[in-house]
Formats: sequence, C-alpha cells, structure tokens
Amino acid sequence: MAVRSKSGAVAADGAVAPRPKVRIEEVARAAGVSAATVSRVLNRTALVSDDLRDRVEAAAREMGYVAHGAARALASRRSRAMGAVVPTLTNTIFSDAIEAFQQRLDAEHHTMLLATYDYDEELEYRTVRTMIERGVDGLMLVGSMHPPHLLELLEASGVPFVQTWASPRRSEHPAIGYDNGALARIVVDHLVGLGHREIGMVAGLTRHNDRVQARIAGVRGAMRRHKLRLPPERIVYTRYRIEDARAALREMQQRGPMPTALLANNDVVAMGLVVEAAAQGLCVPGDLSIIGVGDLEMAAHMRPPLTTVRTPKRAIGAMAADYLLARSNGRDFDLPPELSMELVVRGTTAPPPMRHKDPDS
Amino acid sequence: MAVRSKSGAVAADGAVAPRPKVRIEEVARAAGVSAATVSRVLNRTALVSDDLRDRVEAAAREMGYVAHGAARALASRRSRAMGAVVPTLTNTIFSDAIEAFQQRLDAEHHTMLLATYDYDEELEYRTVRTMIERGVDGLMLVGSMHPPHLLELLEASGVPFVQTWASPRRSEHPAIGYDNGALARIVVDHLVGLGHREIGMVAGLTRHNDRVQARIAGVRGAMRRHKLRLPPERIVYTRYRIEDARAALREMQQRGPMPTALLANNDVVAMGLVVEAAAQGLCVPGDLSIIGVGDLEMAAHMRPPLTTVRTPKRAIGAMAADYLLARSNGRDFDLPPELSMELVVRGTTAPPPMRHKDPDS
DNA sequence: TTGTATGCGTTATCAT
DNA sequence: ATGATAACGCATACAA
Repeated sequence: MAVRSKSGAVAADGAVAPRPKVRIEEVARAAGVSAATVSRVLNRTALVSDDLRDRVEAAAREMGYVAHGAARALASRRSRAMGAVVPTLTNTIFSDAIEAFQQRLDAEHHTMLLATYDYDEELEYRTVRTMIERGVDGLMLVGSMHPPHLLELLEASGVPFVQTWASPRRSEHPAIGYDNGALARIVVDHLVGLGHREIGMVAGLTRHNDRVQARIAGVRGAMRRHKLRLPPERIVYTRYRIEDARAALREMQQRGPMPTALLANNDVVAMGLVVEAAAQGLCVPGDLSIIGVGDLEMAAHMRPPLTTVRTPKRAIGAMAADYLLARSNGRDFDLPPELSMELVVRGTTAPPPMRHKDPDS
Repeated sequence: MAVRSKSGAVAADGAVAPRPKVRIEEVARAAGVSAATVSRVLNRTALVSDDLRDRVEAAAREMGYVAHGAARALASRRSRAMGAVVPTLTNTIFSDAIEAFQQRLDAEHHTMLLATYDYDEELEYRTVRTMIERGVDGLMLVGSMHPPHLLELLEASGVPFVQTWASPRRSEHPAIGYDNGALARIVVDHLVGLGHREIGMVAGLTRHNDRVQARIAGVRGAMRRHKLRLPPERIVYTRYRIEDARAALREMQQRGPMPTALLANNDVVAMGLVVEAAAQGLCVPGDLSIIGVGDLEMAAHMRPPLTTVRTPKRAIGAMAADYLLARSNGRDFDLPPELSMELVVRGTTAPPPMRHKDPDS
C-alpha cells in the first residue's frame, strides 16, 4: 500500500510541496496592521491596544496561522527547545525523569529534544554536538563522567547544561542528584543493624558509569565505619537485565562463601537476584537478604516485596528543567547540595541465618 | 549554591551572553574560500575539489564551527527534526518504540522532538500544534483516535505523519500496527483450546483509547466464532498500575461467577492480576488462567512465568521513522497491512478447573 | 568546480 | 502604541 499525503502538491521529482503556509505578513495585511504588531500580539511582548489585538487574534485564528519556528529562533536567538541526552529509556528511572522534565518544559512553552546513546561515549559526544547545532537553550546530561572534550564543547558553546544523577558536591559543574555515599550508609546501616557482617554488591558495569563507582566507594566507606570490609570478590558486575542479574548471583556463589546480604544496583537487578534465589530453592530473606535501589512500582508487589531505597526520579527531571529554564533566562538558580532518599523496608531483608560455630575453634 | 555558567559574559540584566560563535563566513575566510563552498563541503551537497575540501574541513574543525540549526532550517526549508507525540513514557511499550524511533532517525542525521500528553486530548492537540510550529519534517502519533481538527491541522500543515498502534486497514491515514482482531483470535483460540468457555477481560480505559475498543471487539468476535459470549459484566476497566489491576480482579469477583480465564490489557495488568490472585490464595493457572500482552522482560521471570502475546514494539518505532524519513524526502513507502505477533505460552495458562455438575439439573 | 547574490520568516531596533 | 526596516546565519539558484 503506497501512502501519499493527501495535502500538498507532488512535484515532478516526487518531493512533497507543503501547502503554501500563511506568513505573518499576510496576517498583518488581513488585520490591517504591520507585521511587527502581529508579532507583538502573538508573543505578548509589548502592549497593543485592545482593538488591534482583537483584530490580529481573529485574523490569525481564521487563517490558521502557525509561526515558523526556525525563523523565530533565528531572529530571537532562542530556540525555546531544551535537549535531554540520556543513556537509555529502557531503564524506567530515566523515562520517569524525562517525562517530568518534558512536562515542566511544556508548562513554559519549551520543547524537548531527546536522544539516547546506549552508554556509548562516542555517541554521547556526537549527540550533544547535534543538540548544540540544533540550538537548544539548555541541555540535560546524565552523570558526571563524559567523553573527553564534551564539557569543553559545552562551555565553548555557552549553552547552559546540568548533570543529573551526579553529586553536586563532587562535580565542579552544575549537578543534580543524591549522594551515593549517603545512599550507601542508609543501606549498610540497615543491613548491619539486622546483624549482617558479610555484605556483597551486585553492581552495574562501571565502564563510563560514575554512579556505579561512587556507589561502590560509598558502600566500602560505610562498611569501614562498622569495621567491615568489602573485598573485590564480593562485588559482581552486571547489566541491567533480569537474565544477567541471575547469572551474577551464580557468579558470586562460585567465588566462594556467600555473603548473607546483597545490595543490587537497582530494583531490576534485585528482582533478578530474588528470582534466581527462588529458582535455586534459597529462601529470601531467610537465607539471603536482598536490597534494591529505585522503588519501581513492581517492587511493592513482588513476593516477598522488595526492600529498596526510593530515589527522587521525577524530582530530578523537574529540577533539571527548572534549572535550565532559569539559566537560559539569565536568572540564577540554587541547586540543592543533594536530594534526599528514603529507605523502604519490606520483605527481602531480615537478620542473617544462624551460623554454627566451628567446633574446632 | 548559586551556579553560573563559566563561559559567556553576564550582562547587567543578568542575561548570559553566549560566546561569539563562529559563523560560516569566518570559516570561509580562514579557508580562503566562499561561504557557499564551506556549506557545500559540510553538507556534501555538491562536489568540491579535494584541496578546498581539506582546507575547509581543517578550518572548521580548528575553529570549532557548529552550524546554526535555525538558520539552516530557515534557508533549506527542512528542520531535520521529527516529532513523536505519545501518551506516556511510563508504559515501556512506548519508551521502547520511541528509543527505536530515535535511533533510526539518528542514523539519518535527524533529531527527535518528544512530548507526552498523558491521554489528554486537549493537550495532544496543543502538542501537535507546537510540533508543527517547530517545523518538524514528520510526526509520529499513537492510535487512530484523535481530538477534533487534529487531522485537519495536520493535513493543512502538509507535515507527513503516521499513526502507530493503529490498524492500517481501518484507518484512512497512514498507520502502523498490528490487528487487534488477530491478536484477539490468537488469545481466544489458545484459551478455548485449553477448554475455557468463560473468558473475561481486564481492559484499559476506553476513553480516548481506540486500541482498547478494538481489542474488545476483537475478543467478542473471536469468541462468537466459538459460540461463546463476552457479556459486559465480564469486562472490567483499569488503569495500568499494579494496584489498579489488583482492584480490577476484586471488582470482577464481586460481579458474580468468575470466568476461568482472563485476558489482561497488557503485561503490567496481567502481573497485577497474578499478584492479587496469589494474595487471595488462588492458584494460577490452576484456578484461573491469565494472559497478558507485550512480553515485557519480567514476564518470563515471574512465578509462574506469564503467558503473553509478544508485540513488535521496536519494529513499530523503527518503521515509523523509516516511513517519515521517506515521505519527507518525497519518496513513497509501502506500509505493511499489519505487523505480526507471537503467542508465548508459559505458565499462567492451563485447562480450567474441573466443575462439578450441578446435581439439581 | 567555485563565487555572488538573494531569500528564508521572524524579531528587535529605531523612529514616530 | 504602532510602523518601517535591518538583522538573524545559512542554503541555493544562478553566473562564471
């Protein structure tokens, strides 16, 4: 089935010629005013007498006038568009944040340009470059670890930008996020409080992911405060797929004595661990405690329900939008030093299983 | 913490003046050629001698030249941007499709403008209008049910558009999707084949959602072919949250004799049903068969694993991009009459429980 | 193959 | 409060 647009003429070369669009000049003529006045009315950029305003609005509506964005951007030197460059949309933490970001932009009559780079540094760089070329008024990035020259490019362009899921205290550039050190303390304190001393991590891939590294450092630090250690063999790295998380659990089991509690990089990984443990006949939390990060909707409904740390996904997106909006208007915007999290204790954490003392000792 | 861009001067009114950007004219001067030649080199739009090409490319690179998108769009009358207007990103079927859509666009050096409207018709209209104003070269919509005048606006604008998750055979406008009637047949045939005769639906909200209506009609038709009926009381409507799906199951139970099998509108709803059934001590699939749509990642890992229908999420997004790219270039593009689905039989469907014959009859 | 000149549709500056 | 006019930065038709 060959489909053709029903409107617009088709030229010899097959190109679709859009219907002649009505321009500001024609609206002006119809309303008996100058183009400048039409512009003023439509943008509410200066006072216009009620009479003229009404005539202009009526004419614009009748003629179905739609402003030409590129021309407007060229003349006003603002695109009213903000870019968002994220690793992926598959992870709902990003899609939630993005949705909040866009909604906030929309309220201020801005549009969102979105691109994903699938954790590929080179692609991230090209994408940002494209966004700058598109003339975005601001740019939202993820994390504080970027390919070489990316920040240089950004600063040279003069485009306001903000890093999300990055620690404001550790980055010299504008950042919004929570402190992974604080998150680690919350989790470790909870587990140690339950009696765990052997704690392991199922982390994300660290390659190009500073959040993972910060998390590991945080857990290590938090454990040290309890005189505990987090040796490398207690850290397994995984992608964020259930399948991979299950393999990660098996991998850790093969490495030697199992920890009594595992911190998963996020809820999806945690679910994978729970699923694999169940498949092996292990009891969660009886034999193994598991804790996630993110508090996805499903977390509360699993059996057992997942203990996790709730992070402010939508708040991050909304704040990023507010920040960029402010900056692109030349206003200052105070970014909080960090956002808060909340431990949600449910059914996958409990005291560790009893250990028989070694009779020989 | 007040953050300021480190580049760019700050004017008295607080507005950030971006660094003077290098324009094509200056690159031309540096390379000792005309602006036209620079344009030709950078856009590969015409043949340029090797010598000049090298000089231009070197100059552009050194000076960090980045083209001005708005000016380019104004002059070339193409924005190299495509719009995507979807109900929400929370539902992963859309975020998956969107990701594929954007990746395909990126390969053709196009950018994606994305906006969600949260199933709000009025907002959908305004959003599309904004997209047109932004000068998108094409627009991806969801479904075939739109607010009044939306299609008119679209046709008047001459912007190519395509409806996803819409039946190409039932819409007079370009559409990509699978046939909900076919989907219904697949599901009903499976359940009836197992011996079910009392089948219920936990559908989405029909308000502004033609997919749901088509699905219901499809199931009703498929059941009729087996001499079965789908009375209104066997249809419960729900939002796509686990919590709501659980309530939907209870609602159906209150309505009278329970069906022996339920078709959920999607996998998230199906998971909610499974969770609620388990919480009530019901055995799935022993007491109740449940089938979803979508085949989310989690579906295969639940216990019991979810029987579902796999739909071509990413293919829809990719094909939408290909279609719009072709149309905006004046090329034809054959849209297939429908995309195929696949029944994935797992552990939540089984023959219905034995029924004792009513001794009185 | 390369350069010149014009136009893209709007906003902003400057008069009035 | 309103109108005339000059940018805005690039692509492209035309000329050479």
